[in-house]
Amino acid sequence: MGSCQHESELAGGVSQRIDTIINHAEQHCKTHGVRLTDKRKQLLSVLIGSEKALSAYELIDLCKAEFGKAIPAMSVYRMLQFLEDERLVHKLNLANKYVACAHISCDHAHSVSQFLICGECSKVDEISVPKQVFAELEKNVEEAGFHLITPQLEINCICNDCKKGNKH
Amino acid sequence: MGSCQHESELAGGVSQRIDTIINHAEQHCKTHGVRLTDKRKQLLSVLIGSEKALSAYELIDLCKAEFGKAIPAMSVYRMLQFLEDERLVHKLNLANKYVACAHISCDHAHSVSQFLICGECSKVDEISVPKQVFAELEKNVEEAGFHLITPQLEINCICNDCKKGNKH
DNA sequence: CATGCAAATGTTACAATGTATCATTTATTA
DNA sequence: TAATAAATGATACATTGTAACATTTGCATG
Ligand SMILES: [Zn+2]
Ligand SMILES: [Zn+2]
Ligand SMILES: [Zn+2]
Ligand SMILES: [Zn+2]
Repeated sequence: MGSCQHESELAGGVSQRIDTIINHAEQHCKTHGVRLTDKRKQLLSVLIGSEKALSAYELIDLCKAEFGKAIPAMSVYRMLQFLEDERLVHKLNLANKYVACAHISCDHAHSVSQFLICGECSKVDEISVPKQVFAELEKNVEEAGFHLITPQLEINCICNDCKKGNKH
Repeated sequence: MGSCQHESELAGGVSQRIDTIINHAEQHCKTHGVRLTDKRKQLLSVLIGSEKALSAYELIDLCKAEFGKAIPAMSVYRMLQFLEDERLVHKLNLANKYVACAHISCDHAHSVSQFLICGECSKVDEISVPKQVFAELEKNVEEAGFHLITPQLEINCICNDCKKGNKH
């Protein structure tokens, strides 16, 4: 770790931090020959700016609040699919919510991720699963006659703040 | 392992196997001072008899087919909640589906479960997570400032049959 | 620049999943 | 048996997600 965006809150404030990540995302898309359109960029920036995982309809509300115009649900789901395919966003199936990848600006490879999802406030942390832990899990999966599809662990948690009874 | 219901297909056929498990479930409920009503028993037996995880509405359809009368969705969700609380049934959040616990008839304690869910055919296997693997995961969760709620891992897989292209 | 194509987005109508609320039935207990 | 609590039913609705078709936008080519 060390260069992950969620750990570096340097001078410049939140909006500049978002811009930096968006720049990385644009570079990523250029490299992959796909287009990060304005709408897709709006969605992504809202997700990057959010501490919590957001549902598709929460995203719609936030986009409307921030950019003035409501994006139809159908379009939002399509854009989320695009961002997921590009690995800029992760869908959390446990919660039916979406988060920006925590490693958009990192240069290190994207290893197997484990998502810790607070059931109270939807705060999410994306951490890496140690290689040998994951290898052990995978071995058991194969022995049971299954094969992994999306190597991604999601776990229902409660965060420290919510455990202490803090309101948000 | 060794005495788990899903590994022992002795003489007597499927329906007797289901009866045996239901008997264990009734004993469990008696011990815990709760009631395994007829409706709850119907739901549970349909789940036990199913190879696949079932959605609430699939359960409604199967109950109607088998017992003649449709159970309202509201009631089904309440009964599923009851069965979940009694640990007779597990909800798979990844798939929004339900499975009977694979260990209702086992005498050994119910350890941390990992559910392998085939995305094609919804076949599910409930296997145990090795203690030390789970301990490692939990350590990382705590270090990230979260606490586990429901120690249950769910992973999107594809089963051998579906991988080979078999239809069901 | 005009034109034509493909990608992206919008619109409408719906399907699927889940719940809040209040009414009714069933079981337990006094 | 009457009172009480637990379980189930009925209705209406909220949330999440998608299919099908229309429209707009970006881009290449003549
Ligand atoms: Zn990521
Ligand atoms: Zn929290
Ligand atoms: Zn179980
Ligand atoms: Zn399968």
